[in-house]
Amino acid sequence: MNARDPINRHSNTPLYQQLYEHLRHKISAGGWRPGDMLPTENELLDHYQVSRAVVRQALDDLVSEGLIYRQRGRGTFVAHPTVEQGLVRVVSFTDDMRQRGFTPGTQVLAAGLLPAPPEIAGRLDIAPGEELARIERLRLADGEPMSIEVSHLVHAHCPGVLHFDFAQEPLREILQRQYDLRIESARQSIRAIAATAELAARLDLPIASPLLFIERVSYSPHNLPIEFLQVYHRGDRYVLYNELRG
Amino acid sequence: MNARDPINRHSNTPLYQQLYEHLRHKISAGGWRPGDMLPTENELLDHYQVSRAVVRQALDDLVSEGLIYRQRGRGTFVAHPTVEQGLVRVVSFTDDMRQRGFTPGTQVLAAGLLPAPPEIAGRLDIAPGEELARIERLRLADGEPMSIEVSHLVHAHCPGVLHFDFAQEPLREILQRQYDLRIESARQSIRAIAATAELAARLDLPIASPLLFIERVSYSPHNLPIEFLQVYHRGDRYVLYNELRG
DNA sequence: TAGTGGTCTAGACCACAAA
DNA sequence: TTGTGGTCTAGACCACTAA
Repeated sequence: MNARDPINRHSNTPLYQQLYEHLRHKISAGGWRPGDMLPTENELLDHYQVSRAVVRQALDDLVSEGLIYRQRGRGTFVAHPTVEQGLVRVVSFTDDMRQRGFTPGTQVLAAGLLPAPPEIAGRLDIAPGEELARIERLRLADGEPMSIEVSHLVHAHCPGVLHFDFAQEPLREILQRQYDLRIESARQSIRAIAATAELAARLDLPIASPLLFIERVSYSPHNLPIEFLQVYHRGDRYVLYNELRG
Repeated sequence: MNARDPINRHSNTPLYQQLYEHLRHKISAGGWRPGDMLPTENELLDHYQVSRAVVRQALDDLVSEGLIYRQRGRGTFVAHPTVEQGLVRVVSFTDDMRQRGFTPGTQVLAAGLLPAPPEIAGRLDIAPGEELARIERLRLADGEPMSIEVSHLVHAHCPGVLHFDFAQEPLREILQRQYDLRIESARQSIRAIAATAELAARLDLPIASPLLFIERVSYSPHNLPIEFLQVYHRGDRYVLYNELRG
């Protein structure tokens, strides 16, 4: 074991998680390129001196994340970036649109503080009336309206957040850098609704046009609710993709 | 091994998948209720005479699907149905509705053979004009229309499939038992559309009501396209849930 | 035929919860 | 202290791919 060895057997972190982090970093840092073959499982267990179960557990996590794929008899390969990550990972609108081949844009429609209404307080596990920061943004793709996002943040966790410019910098980066708030997980619901007059006008659609409506609660690593997000996507422009197991 | 033993060691299906199917069915059929503790891992491996790795692989799949959760030192429990995922596994309408607390029902609206139109042929990787079995079903929840499913099967893979009764038996079970066709993976798209006059009438909705529209191609273990499915869910009754990582 | 990932076995020790 | 799930080892045989 030396400084270059990424596997520390005296750490509290399980070996497979250490290996997962190590491989993930090597992939995202460009050490391996999409389509490249990873070392075989035997090479990995030799190199890191762990059992095959550890190697496979680490690779399983990378597979379920869509970063790599396996082919029996051939090997394990770095995946080509796809469009389907919107249903597995929390992805910023900017990255999402770039992957879809659009130029993203943002207009802040409204931003302010308000006391939490009971429905939202319940989702965020706070008392009704606690202070929320509400940010309403219009999202553009190639200059055309694509979605409206209404974000509700627990203000106590990010006081003064409204002073930042949400048109310029992703909200998630502001939360991470300024408030050390990281989104570890999120739960969301997806349904089809009809556009109200107000939504239709802002999205440049006829009244009652179908919208893909997503409500999402995001949680910190300690399972503390951070944000309640409502997104209204134009039904004629926005499509979700994903892959299922049988 | 006897007729009641759900684990068949001579089957091509891996043991952990057989165990997964068995446990999943027991949960969705109500054999265990939300909050109930499942047998411990040791009890399961004793009872089914498999190794612990097999038991854990089956349980892992149920966990990632949100059907069960584990607590170290306490046990493994059936999840409460607030945590639903139609976005990870291909799930039968019947199981899906039961998990949501509805009584499922099915009416076959139409069934017949037709030459594949070019759009569908492309999705199924066959030549335009090849024979397709088309099955159109109305899905009911507590007796009320919930969804319309239009299924297109490559008839060469399941000749005579139209002779079976799709109102009584899940299509997937017919394919598995009669044709040894297993769905291993699937890719789908999700969008919001407005109901046409015909869809609206069948779903008992006003014209142009918002629908959640899902198109799915299902693949065999050899990555052979088996089925092209179109599902129209009532926007006011059907909601997808899932969990994301940060 | 050689090498890959897929599945499976039979153990072991650990951290944690409950009695 | 007992029993749970979490992690890990060191093997084994299989199905599949490619040479």
